Amino acid sequence: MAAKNFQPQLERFEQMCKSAGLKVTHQRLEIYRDLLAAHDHPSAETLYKRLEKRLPSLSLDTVYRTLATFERLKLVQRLETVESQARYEALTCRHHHFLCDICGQVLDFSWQSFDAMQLPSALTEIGTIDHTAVVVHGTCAACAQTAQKSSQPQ
Amino acid sequence: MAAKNFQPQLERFEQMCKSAGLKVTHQRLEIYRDLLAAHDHPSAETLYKRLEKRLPSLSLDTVYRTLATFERLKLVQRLETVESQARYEALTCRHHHFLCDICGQVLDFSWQSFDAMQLPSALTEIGTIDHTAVVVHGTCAACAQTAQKSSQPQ
DNA sequence: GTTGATGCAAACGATTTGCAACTGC
DNA sequence: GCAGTTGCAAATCGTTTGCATCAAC
Repeated sequence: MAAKNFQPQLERFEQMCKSAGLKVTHQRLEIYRDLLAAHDHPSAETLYKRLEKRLPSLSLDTVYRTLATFERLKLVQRLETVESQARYEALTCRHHHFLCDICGQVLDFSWQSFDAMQLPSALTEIGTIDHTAVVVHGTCAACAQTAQKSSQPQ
Repeated sequence: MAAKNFQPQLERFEQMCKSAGLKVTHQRLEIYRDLLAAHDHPSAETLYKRLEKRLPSLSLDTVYRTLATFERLKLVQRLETVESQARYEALTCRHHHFLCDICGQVLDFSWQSFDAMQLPSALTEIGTIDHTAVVVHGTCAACAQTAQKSSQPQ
């Protein structure tokens, strides 16, 4: 895949940083750019490994700190998984997550009829709602195929 | 609340342990009993603190190991949150989770019309589905009230 | 120039592990 | 009695923090 041009998103990013009183540093820009291009919901460590080629002086803690800052600004979202490593994605359009219980991969899917649904009335008694996510667990097509092969030799 | 009698669940638990070739130890029984009675989705540490009164010799690692074992047997479920501490619940009837972003509390709610819904067709291409959960983020009633009070003095 | 951001190293908290002693079956 | 389980301590892993240096504004 060729390097996409994320000019409009990056300009919006700079605006948001400035209006939040944050400096637009090289590191922040590159981390955000990488997250925009990534489709695999990387962890801090994964992002760090990718970026250190481009930014040799980058440190892992900067990645952690930057992701925490972005989360506070609602520029990125930390995913709900049961893994010990946190995973992130740039906030784009509404979608939900499929988690493969075998390989740990996270895949996005959209579900308009869910998004249009009304939340149960019991929820309004519980509290005020900020956002709602669907998480589907299962086995991704690739892992299912591998499992089938190994259980049926020849 | 008086100590409920979880006899039927505990008998089923013993059956499941035995059929899985696991010994029904005092520790396992007590951890499972506590989780049946708990409605606050405790972490390993929380369970440990509660149990050490009844089981003074219990160690925290046994709690961790036991929860991992129970998860493998699908007796308990680890919740999807973005917290660093994992939280658990005994698997009972179908429900979903409301997470308070202020106090971290997890509350259960049921949503029959969601449970009856058909999953989007795009998902069948992604993989085979094991289970589906809805996670709602927001502010619980108690925290909302506190926030309102402190922002409107007197 | 000032203020906030970074890199480093050290600290931290949650969880896991190796191993010897123990206990259900 | 044996295999699986526990408790202890030490190790590990992801993440956070204190502090001096550095870079954006």
